[in-house]
Order: sequence, then structure tokens, then C-alpha cells
Amino acid sequence: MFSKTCEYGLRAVIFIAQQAKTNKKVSISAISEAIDSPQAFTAKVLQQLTKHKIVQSIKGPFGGFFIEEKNLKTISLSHIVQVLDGDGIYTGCGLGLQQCNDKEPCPLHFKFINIRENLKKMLENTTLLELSSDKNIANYYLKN
Amino acid sequence: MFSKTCEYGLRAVIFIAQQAKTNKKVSISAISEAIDSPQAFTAKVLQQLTKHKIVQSIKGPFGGFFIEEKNLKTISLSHIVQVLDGDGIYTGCGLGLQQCNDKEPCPLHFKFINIRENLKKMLENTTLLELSSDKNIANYYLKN
DNA sequence: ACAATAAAAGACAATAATATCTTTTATTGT
DNA sequence: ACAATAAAAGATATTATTGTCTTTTATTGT
Repeated sequence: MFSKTCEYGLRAVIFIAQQAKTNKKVSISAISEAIDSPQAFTAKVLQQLTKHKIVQSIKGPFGGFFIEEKNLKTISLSHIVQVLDGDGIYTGCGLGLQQCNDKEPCPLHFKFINIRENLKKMLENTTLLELSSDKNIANYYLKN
Repeated sequence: MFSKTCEYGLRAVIFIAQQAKTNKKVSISAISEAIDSPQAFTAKVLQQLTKHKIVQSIKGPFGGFFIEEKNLKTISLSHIVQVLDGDGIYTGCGLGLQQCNDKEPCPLHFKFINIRENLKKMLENTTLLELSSDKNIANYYLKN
């Protein structure tokens, strides 16, 4: 479904968001430990997300990554996926055709529209605010 | 969504199915031309599908690939995807966790269930019979 | 100023996916 | 038997993804 880059990115952002209430900054080593991901690779992913203002970072002692609490409700999973995997998941053809649209559809085009729309809505409607709730933290896992 | 292997495989099988009525065999060069795919690579994909009895093949002059007309209604897209991409698309975790289930779910687990189910049903319910109808052939494209 | 810390940036390495090329095997018609 | 055809099988090449390592830059406290 998503690339490894995107998987790590989503898990990392969710973890950072879950620490946002205390306005706590988290280091890359803490993140990769919490989500069980390769540290250096995850650092690269977070670089991209920092450039795109999804997360913020501060260098040096007591530095790390964080998300301002007021941004939690405006950042959706759709943003993150868009940055890391592009919009292929929304617009790409299921059979890999370059041009596939209502005028020139592949045999599965209209069958995929519904599924795509579901996925899109889910990603757009799921915000970091929801994912950082206490209930969420208590019931769901970011690693095995 | 799917790998290139699976995209080419699906398009190839649909094309072969569309020739099944006349019980016509189609060569790999005809297939790769019809679906605009790399010939040698597509041949490899068809080898896999032949081993799994999705399509049949005959070597030598007047040989080629074909699907028996009576099988068109029993072969679903789900079969093909399963063979070429495995069942990761159904069972895999959206966030990439090794273990992700109702007992130990990732934060998106229950949100994905619905989407997965939709996709699964679509792939299971779409048969080669449907995709090889005259209406289908007339209205949909397998290449640009 | 200096040492310590931590992210940013760049270079490099390993692996997997995609793609091509060559040889072998099976089938057909002459 | 032989040549031609076409898929199967194996080997190799290319590219993209994933992962690691080293150096640089920014920040903090002493």
C-alpha cells in the first residue's frame, strides 16, 4: 500500500504527535526506538517532513522533533502520504496506464473510483489530534 | 497499489481472456503489443500465471497463451493478484507492522478494514467473463 | 572560546524490483 | 530427420528503494 518511507513517516509523526501535549521534543533515537524503525533512514524521512512543515525540529542539546499542539487538528494523514508517496495513490491507474480517466478508462477504472474515494476520505478525515488522544495511545500500537 | 508485475499480469490476462471466445491463442509479442508492456518481462509474468493454471500455454508454431472459455467465470482478479503480489494487500498492515490484528492493532487498523474489504470484494467479484464481454472490449482500454 | 549534543546534509552500500538477453525445450509442417 | 516457431528457463543488467555511515551545521551549557 504505502512505501517503507511512508510507513515509517506515518508512525514517526503519530508518535511525535502523541508527545505534543506536553510540548515535549523527541530525539530521533527515541522515535526509532518507539516505532522500531532503522534510525538513520527514519531521520531522512523526518528531514522531508520537516522541510514540508509537517513537523518542526530544533538542533543541539535538548533539541529534537515536535509538533505544535495547535497544528494537530489541521494535519491529516493525507498530508503526510502526499509528501512522502505523492498522490499516485489517489490518481494512479490500478492497471498502471499512464492515461486513465473517465474518458479513456481501463477496465477497472470505475470499479476503483469507489475504493479510492474511501481511502482518500479516511486519510483526509484522520487527523493527528485524533491519533494523539489518550484513548488512542492506550489502545493502539506503533511497533510489535 | 499493485507491483508492475501484477499490473502487466492483469492486463495480459484480461487481453487473453478477451480472445478466448474464438479460442484463439495469442503470442507473447501480440500480448505485449496489445497492452504496451516490455515483452520479455511480460513473458516472465505469464510463466508464473501458467504455473498457477490461470492461463494455459502451448509451445511451437501456432502456439501461444489462452484461457479456456469455461474458466472465464471462475477466474477472478483476486486469483491473479494473489499469485503475483501475494495476499499482503489483504492482510498487510497499513503502517507496516509485522503483527497487526484486532487484538494488537495499529492506530489505523480498524480504519483500514473497511477499505480492504471493499477492495477484496471488488477483486473477488470481478471475473474474466465480465471483463471479456463485448461491451467491455468496446469501452475500455488496456494501453494508452 | 570550547566541548557536548542533536539534527541536516551528503556520500555510500545493500537489497529488491524491473527489464533484457541467451539458451533450452516442445511442437509443427516439410 | 530437419528447419522454423514459440514458450520455458536461466543468466545477466539496470534502476529504484531501502538502509547505513560520515561530515557539517546549529544550539546549549560551561
